[in-house]
Amino acid sequence: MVSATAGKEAQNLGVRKGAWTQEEDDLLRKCIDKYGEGKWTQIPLRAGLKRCRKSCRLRWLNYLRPNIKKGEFEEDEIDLIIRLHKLLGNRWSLIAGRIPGRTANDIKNYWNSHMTKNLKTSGPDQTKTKAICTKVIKPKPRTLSMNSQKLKVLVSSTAGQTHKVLDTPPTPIPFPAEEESSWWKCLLTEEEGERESLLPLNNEGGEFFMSSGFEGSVEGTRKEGELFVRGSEFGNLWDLLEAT
DNA sequence: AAAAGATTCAACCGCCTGTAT
DNA sequence: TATACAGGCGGTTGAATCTTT
Repeated sequence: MVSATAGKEAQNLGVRKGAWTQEEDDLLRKCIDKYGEGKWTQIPLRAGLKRCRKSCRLRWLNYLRPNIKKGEFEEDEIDLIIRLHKLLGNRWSLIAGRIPGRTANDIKNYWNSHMTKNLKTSGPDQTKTKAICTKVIKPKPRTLSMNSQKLKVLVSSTAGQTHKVLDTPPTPIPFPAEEESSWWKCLLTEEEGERESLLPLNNEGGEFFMSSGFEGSVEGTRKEGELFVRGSEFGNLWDLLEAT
């Protein structure tokens, strides 16, 4: 399977690279205001930009999109990043999805410049200990439609335990907003009683994560195309968080 | 004041996966 | 079923900026 890479795209005649100008930003913003996000291949043409689709997408997501928060990370944001990183590893987009206004790139940059430095300065012994204690759940989050064959394979491959094969559309299970917020409150406060609540997975893109080594069970959907896993059946996820 | 080193962060790259044909 | 295309992701790079000597 051959995919068109940004590099190959950039080889196209007249495709610009490097820093964006104010004029380009304006063109991109106007275009997305008019046509909406998505259809990134059409965006450069519609906007009159000599940029590849990926460059446009990245510029929008990381810089031009409204409600993007700039400046210093606040203490609670840093705390959340640390916790989520322990939980998810370098799944920056998943982490960013839970920190309003912050982009995956921002968080990744912050982590690479601040947190890795802290790990180094904390001394070899501590990092060694951490490496042993921290058991990062590193699933492969992917956006899967309910029709995806892969989804069936993934779920059935771990069957024999508590998993179900979703041959038929699962019954939607209501997922009240307050449950989600309490889950996040729980993540910050680590209140014992809250941990049996539902564990939401990326509430924006209908994305869920799961891997073959992931001991959760698919219970249903929040709405069509959105799956989640019950926190209580998440293995010892919370124990992992606490252990660090 | 200037050079060297360190840090930050926007942007690029290559890869993976889903979807359409 | 095979192929091409599109969307998305994490890792990496390099220029700009800041700090130290």
